[in-house]
Amino acid sequence: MLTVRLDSDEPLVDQIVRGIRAAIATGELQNGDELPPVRQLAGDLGVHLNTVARAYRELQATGLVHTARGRGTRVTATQEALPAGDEATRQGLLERAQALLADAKLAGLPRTEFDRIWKEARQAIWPSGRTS
Amino acid sequence: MLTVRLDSDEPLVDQIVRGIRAAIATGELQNGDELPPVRQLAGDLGVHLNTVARAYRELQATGLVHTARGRGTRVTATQEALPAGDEATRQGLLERAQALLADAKLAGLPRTEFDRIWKEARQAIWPSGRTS
DNA sequence: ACCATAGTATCACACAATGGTACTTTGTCA
DNA sequence: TGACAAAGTACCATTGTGTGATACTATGGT
Repeated sequence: MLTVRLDSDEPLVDQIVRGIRAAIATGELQNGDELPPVRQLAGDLGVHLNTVARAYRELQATGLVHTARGRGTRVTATQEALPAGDEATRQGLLERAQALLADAKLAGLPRTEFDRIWKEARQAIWPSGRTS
Repeated sequence: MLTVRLDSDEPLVDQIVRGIRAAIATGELQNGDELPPVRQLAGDLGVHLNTVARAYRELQATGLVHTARGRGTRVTATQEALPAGDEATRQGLLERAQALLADAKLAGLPRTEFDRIWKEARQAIWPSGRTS
């Protein structure tokens, strides 16, 4: 379902959260779908069950999933009841976009090369767009 | 020149590095330009001089600037001698792109709204593109 | 009732991020 | 040529974060 890189500088919890968020955004995980139990996912990923539990709690705090003791964790909201992106959100996204582009450029990646990557990512999340 | 947010979850050093990388990528900082002394920039940003010094060292480690005791720090390479983006780099960029898009979508931001942000960011880094 | 299943709570440890303070190198000017 | 200012460096202390170990509690089936 998803993978984590132990040697990454990104914390394991964040990697898991990011993966699940992406899965929800792409529709791979639908409203009502059940997430694997913390122990199972932890075993699959090779991390401690606490790490997965923390990721689940973080997702719950943002309202993306609902979790209950003894009954598991499942996706609650996908597109509904989303907070309309406020100014802080937009500012953060802009900065991340700039950082992403700056890193691509400074990594020596040609524009066209990066556009291909961008298009692929965008297609996964917002399948409609053509130009990206 | 640049700003940092003390309440951000992104480390101060990383914010500074990111800001300077972006400035180089946009051409705002050119080859040979001198960066402000660590004490001055630290004062301007409201952080400790060590924090700026670490950012400078990190930039030097990637070859973007050259720094020497008693003589200051200046930009050494902008587009030249860049490591041609390898597969790991591309994979990392793809994941970050997906995460960015996923967050935008889950934040409730409409496609068109995000596209505007994206276009703005891209224009700053790679001024040529129109469609982004 | 009992037991398996699923999430939770508490503690411990390691490491990263930041700041305090003192130091070394370089250049300039009297 | 000695002193001083300017600029980066080193080392240490403190605090917070990420991860794991272990034990606990809630739920539901049989």
